[in-house]
Amino acid sequence: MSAEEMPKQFAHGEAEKRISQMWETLKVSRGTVDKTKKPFCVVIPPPNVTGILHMGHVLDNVPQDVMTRWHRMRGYAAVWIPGTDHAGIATQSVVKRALEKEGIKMRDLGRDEFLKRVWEFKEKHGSIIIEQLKRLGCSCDWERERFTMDEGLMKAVLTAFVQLFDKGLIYRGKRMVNWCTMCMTALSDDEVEHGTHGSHLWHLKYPLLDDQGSPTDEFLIVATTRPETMLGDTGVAVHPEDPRYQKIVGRKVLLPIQNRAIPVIADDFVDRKFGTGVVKLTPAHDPNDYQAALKHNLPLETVIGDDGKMTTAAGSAYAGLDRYQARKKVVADLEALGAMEKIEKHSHAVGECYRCKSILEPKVSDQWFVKMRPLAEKAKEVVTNGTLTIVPESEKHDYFHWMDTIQDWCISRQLWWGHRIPVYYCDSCSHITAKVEAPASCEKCGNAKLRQDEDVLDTWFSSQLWPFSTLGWPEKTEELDFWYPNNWLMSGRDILFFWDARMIMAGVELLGKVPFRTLALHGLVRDSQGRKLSKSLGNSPDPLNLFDQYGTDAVRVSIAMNYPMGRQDTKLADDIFKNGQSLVIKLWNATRLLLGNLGDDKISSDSRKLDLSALEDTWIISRLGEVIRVHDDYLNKSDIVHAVGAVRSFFWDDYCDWYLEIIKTRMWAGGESKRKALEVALVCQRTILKLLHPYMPFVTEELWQTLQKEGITDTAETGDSRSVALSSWPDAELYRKDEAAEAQVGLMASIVRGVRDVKQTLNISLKAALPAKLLFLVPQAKGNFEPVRGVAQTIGAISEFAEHAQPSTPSGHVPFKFDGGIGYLALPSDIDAKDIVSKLSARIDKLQKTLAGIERNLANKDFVANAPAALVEETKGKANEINEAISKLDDFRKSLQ
RNA sequence: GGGCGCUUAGCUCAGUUGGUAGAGCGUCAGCCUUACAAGCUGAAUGUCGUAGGUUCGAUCCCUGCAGCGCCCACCA
Repeated sequence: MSAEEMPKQFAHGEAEKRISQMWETLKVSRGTVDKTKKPFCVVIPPPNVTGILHMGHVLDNVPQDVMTRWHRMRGYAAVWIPGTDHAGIATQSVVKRALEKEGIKMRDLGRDEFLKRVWEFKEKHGSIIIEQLKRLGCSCDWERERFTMDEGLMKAVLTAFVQLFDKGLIYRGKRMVNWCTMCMTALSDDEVEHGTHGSHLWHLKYPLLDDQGSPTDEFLIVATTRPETMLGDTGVAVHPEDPRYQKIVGRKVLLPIQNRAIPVIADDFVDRKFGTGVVKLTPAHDPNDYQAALKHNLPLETVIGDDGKMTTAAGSAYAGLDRYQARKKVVADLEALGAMEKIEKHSHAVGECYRCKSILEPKVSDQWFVKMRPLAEKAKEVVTNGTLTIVPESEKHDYFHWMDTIQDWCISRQLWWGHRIPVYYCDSCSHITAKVEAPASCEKCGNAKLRQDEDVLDTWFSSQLWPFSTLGWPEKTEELDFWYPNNWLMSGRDILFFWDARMIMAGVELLGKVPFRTLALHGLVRDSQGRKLSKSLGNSPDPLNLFDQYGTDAVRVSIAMNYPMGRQDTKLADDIFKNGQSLVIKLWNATRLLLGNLGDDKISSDSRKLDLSALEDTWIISRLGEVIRVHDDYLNKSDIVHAVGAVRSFFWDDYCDWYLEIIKTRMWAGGESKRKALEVALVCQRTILKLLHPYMPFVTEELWQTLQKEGITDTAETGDSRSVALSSWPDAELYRKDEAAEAQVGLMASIVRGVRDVKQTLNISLKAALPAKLLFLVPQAKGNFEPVRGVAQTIGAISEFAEHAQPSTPSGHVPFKFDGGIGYLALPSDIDAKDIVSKLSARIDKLQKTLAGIERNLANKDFVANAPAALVEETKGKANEINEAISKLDDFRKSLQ
């Protein structure tokens, strides 16, 4: 092939589509149970079924695809299971809003009709995110796509509920829960976000009543952040040992506006130092007050309704008002009554809904709970004993803390979209049954009229089953047997508690085994100013636009190279994608160079039997083996940044900058030397494509196909060569490490850099071939030089090398330093070198600074006495070399003046 | 309020048995060298947040402090 035949650029737009289709035809990402292979299974964090691709998905899924492709190539029976989440609250409110735009109210439609509409919506939008994940190049097994509300998963969810119920781990209870007045449902504690709000502390005056129940001149002053709740006060509390108030415990105060007598009680939950030391008690609307009311038998007065509007119990003047309007009115009314002592500025944390961000209302209601303590103990144990590894390890701390302070999990939601709780009430005998299949009649009294619980389960209740429900649980499938536990799970640290921790609890409890061996957590991406990416800020780039602009490979590899692993978050600098883009281009062009020089040759190599008589071949093969080892070590630790970085720097620095440059003369010369060079180069090229394939699947596939068409093969390969995705992962053992070659090429590079530096400094063309002399200060350097003499001449454009054993600088030569000696480059006769004196001086100054540090160390008797002998020797050698370089440069400078 | 993490070049960040600091981007200079100017070849730039301690030697280990951030938390 000639260079002209290969396109100058990778046309990513067209190629990505074509390659995706090819993968589909070849069933590249199909995972099959194969007991002759080791299993590898990853499940996708299921995106919301109504979602569209955003950077968070890219961040989650790039490493998973890397891991899956890597294992697949390494010969594992790998599967990555995709799917979507019904996302109860989010989806229900999206559909609800869409209907409202049409003037339809959800409650008017009724449950069944509404659910029909949601399913329609799901059918219409559910495939969008899946198609987008395909564009990202995710090699999921699309034939195994699941949905948290499909038939099988529905059964898994109900089975899990019934099993936990039967074990006594699920119970129903009247509790104070977090209520979202917008979403109109209860939420779990984890679904509460705490936001600090600037507000006020209102000090209210409650007149003390005398024995006859008549107001006295005395007041109790209570401080509150929620004055509107005073309408529902049923008591006032002080600390039992507070000398200010001990006398009045047991008396009553008059609740203003409502004109109700309420008791003063004593309880040590009161903080004497906060406010006035008197707390108003609104048991229906505050968790503390609720507890106090239970203890002291105070009644509950519900003044705020489920919709956030005041109830009739709040009084006719307030009923129907929004809670914040009511707050203003209560404050105004209290001021009018003279019952407002003062108003202070005060900021405090307020619970907000993690979905709609509205301020939550505590509400007492009957809800279903999972008893978490026993589950948490087991979940801690599997991490403690190493059955499950958390990466980075620092996250373990948060995990244990969450497990230690865990409260029971409220799993019932007052929604329609979701898994309806499989609990049936018998109205005639009050018996409660939990069954996967709806029972025909009450198992206790035989009554056929059973009533199913109205609520649905928290979305996360179904998500927690994902690692095994997607494999067929509760059925005993061969998939479950083979691929459970999953190997690896990648998720954002923001869902550690929502999802990851609960999967661990569910897996351990229901299957007796951890859901995955390794849990890898990543930080979040932020914009260049450090702000969270969000639609409302408009700072969240649309990945699809990025794919169009840079190519999907460029985006993927840029993300991989900048991955926020083990960090809290990462700033998405505006230009990181150019980084990946240039890697794609470079990779393309390196292949183009080789193919352009191929001519009509059909190069077939065998990695087991390469002719490595040329030093540069030995060297690049040594480096190749090393980079495979290094890459795999990093990826085994889930360190994607260093893994891909190692390959990048091998490819760019070693392979392109040195190796390909060195073999150009051989390629141009033709003959046997050319063929051998191409054999080695193409082995490297194919291996690089493989190494980069998990990160840049499309361009590597395109180049792989191009090489295949040219008949370029490697008989050492064991995989399916129809696709790089199916090819065998390179075996580092085939590429022998050669320390000598690495030292020799290292010396060569050091000499060439020295020569180039001199030429640049003196404005001599880099191509100008000049003679040079070398003074070796270290014996090994002399030995290492001979094998690379020829290459150094070519690459450094040196007409000839001579050894220089004299201590003085030969006239008409410029000295330069290399590792292990001093070189002298002959100057062209026409050079006017006077203007480089200042540059030389700067260089000398710098060397002198370094030398000073080293010599200070050597002058220190303690250093010489205590430091390892080898280090001392090394330091002395270094000092000697630098000293020598300085004196030569200084001689030369003097000769110019 | 409790816990945890971060602070290294202009920017984003690497840097583990402690040995005198690196990458990418950006900047500057020179190159259209028959793969790539989205490239090549060089160069400049750091009291490694601050004050102490341990050590022959500290970006690294220990302590205090400051700034930033995250998680958890019912102080009305």
